[in-house]
Amino acid sequence: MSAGRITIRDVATAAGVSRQTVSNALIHPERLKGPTLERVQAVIQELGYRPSSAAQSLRSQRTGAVGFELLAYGESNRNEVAYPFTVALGEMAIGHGCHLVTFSSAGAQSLTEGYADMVRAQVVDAFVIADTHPGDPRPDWLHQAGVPYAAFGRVWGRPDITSWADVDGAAGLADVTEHLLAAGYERIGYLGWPRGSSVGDDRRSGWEHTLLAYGRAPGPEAACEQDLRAATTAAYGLLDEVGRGGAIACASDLLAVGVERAARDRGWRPGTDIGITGVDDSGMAGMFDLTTLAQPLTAIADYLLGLVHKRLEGGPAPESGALFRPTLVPRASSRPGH
Amino acid sequence: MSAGRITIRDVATAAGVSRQTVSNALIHPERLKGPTLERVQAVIQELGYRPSSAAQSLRSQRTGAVGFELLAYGESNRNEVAYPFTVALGEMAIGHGCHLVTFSSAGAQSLTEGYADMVRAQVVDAFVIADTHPGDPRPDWLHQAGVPYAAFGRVWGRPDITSWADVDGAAGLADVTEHLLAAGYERIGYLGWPRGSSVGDDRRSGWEHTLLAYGRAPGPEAACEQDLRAATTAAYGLLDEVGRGGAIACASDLLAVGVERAARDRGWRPGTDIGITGVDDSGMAGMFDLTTLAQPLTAIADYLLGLVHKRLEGGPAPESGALFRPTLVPRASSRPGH
DNA sequence: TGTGGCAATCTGATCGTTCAAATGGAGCCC
DNA sequence: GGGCTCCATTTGAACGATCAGATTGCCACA
Repeated sequence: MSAGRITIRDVATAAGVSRQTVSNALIHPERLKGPTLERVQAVIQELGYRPSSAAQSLRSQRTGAVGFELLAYGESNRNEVAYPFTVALGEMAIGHGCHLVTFSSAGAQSLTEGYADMVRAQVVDAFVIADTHPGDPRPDWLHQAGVPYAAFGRVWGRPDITSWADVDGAAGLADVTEHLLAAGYERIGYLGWPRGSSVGDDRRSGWEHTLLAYGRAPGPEAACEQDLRAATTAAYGLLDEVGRGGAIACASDLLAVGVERAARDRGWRPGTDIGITGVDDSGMAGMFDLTTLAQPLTAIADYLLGLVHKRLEGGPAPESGALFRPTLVPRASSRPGH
Repeated sequence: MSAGRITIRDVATAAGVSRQTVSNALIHPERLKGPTLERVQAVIQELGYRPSSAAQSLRSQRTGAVGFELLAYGESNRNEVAYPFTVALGEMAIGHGCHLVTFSSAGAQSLTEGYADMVRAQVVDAFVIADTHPGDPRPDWLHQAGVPYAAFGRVWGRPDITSWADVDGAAGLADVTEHLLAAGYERIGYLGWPRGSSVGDDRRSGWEHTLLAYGRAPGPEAACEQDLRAATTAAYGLLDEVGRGGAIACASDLLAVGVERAARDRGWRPGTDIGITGVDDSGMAGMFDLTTLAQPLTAIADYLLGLVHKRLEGGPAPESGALFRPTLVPRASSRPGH
């Protein structure tokens, strides 16, 4: 009837009941008698009524929104995971009845200023944070401020903080290594990052332990920065060591592209003459037809939103962080037949 | 004083003034007498008061949020632009005093259902949409529903809709072509997509017109899908035609990587023996050291948010869509000296 | 001393929803 | 039939902010 948006009053008037009855029809349908419920629901449907989330937020002191900081990396390998993860969060948010508010801290004075602002202005109830790293001030701050949050990536140096989920890189590289063994590649080398990076060391251990478990001496390995030129250079040496018929498992898709380049320079066909695998299932892996590991981003997003949801309900923190196993994406670069 | 959050009442009590005076201190400071203003501001500062955006939204019937749909591409070349654009929107949103609510329509019944939902639930005031394409139902729906919005990408087939900004691909490729001419490359070929794609045709025209303007016959050209293998194959033929000392401008970074591969197979060094350029400044371009065009994403995000802001204030639609010129990012692949 | 005018500040009402408590009516038993 | 319980539904109040209009205090001027 009224010119503006349809409110609960409009529905109540149209259905000949009170505001509260309409509210109950949506939240506590069991409180209404059959005929009344049906009538109210019909009017809601007909008018296309949706409760105003602004009014609900004011009343309940909950916004139903989760904040997520988008980091401006520039580095492609990070974008490749960050974007699909953001999409996954958006998709899973629907199932958790919340929205995703993305923001950027670029230009802020401190790394936590953006977070503090959104909490004080009551824009979000909780946060999901990504790319935690040793010395990251955000977990500490959020913890101290009593703001519920969950992290994609282990929270380093704080074993008491368990609201995180991460990819089980070791398990992933174990799968990759077994896959390469099963495919019949002779020697299986590894191209990783310099020691000391926790993510890198984790992945490397999956390769090493699997070879040992199969009674193989851990084959040749090399390390270089996340850079195409460096990877290509490092790959030349590794190719010599594993030889034709061998394989090289890499810590990332980018490194795998470097190996692919070096192999082609040498006239070796990926898959046939040399097995190559990467990690992340980034766009590059698809383009270059590289076997890789797909991160379980949807499952992680779902888990993290579930965590913050539970914390908002006053539930306890989980006993420990959660690891999710990536899934192998076999492509031509590890198919000896072809 | 109170246990929960700090409200305007707490500030008012602490400063010995009324709620309204506190409100005015923030919105209409000129209405307060000097000493009062200072006192109130000091208390606001001290208590860390921020108005509850939930309450403001309810009162003003404005949420101060802009919705942005994250499309789940899978295709890497799209992610490469989509993520930085999302980040740019988040960064610019601060300056426009609004938040960014990102969502996904995956799993929705219709493409506009997610939009309708957020409008009816009063979660956002307006939208920014990306990846408009001929036949896109979203502009029509938003237009009809009277929801303010602005599009990144031309709104095809609706010259009456002018709330859009796009990258001037023709101007960009004109810059690229001039750059290659100035660098002294002999023949300048073009590797693009099959005719009929509006974005592709636009880029191609920049190359063609520039060559004509410089009195050159438009050199050899080829077309292929956005696929590395196809690009590499197409590149072999083009390399023959432009010859050593020539250059190939590509419609995308991916195609440029294909050309780079073909050139290396042939033993030609990118930059020195053959000029190669791409478009988008994706992560790949950086990795492969390819000259490319950086999209003015920050400027576009700022412009689009400005547009929806104006529309919300009741301002008129712009006279026409806006084109933003990309900027050339010169790298080793177009540097004949090195 | 009284009054008009102006500037600075305060009070009442409202946005749309939901919780808690009140109301009304039907049914039952003594 | 009075009083009781029980259930479905309604009313009043509150969440926190802001607009419109009322009020106060101060000064000038008659």
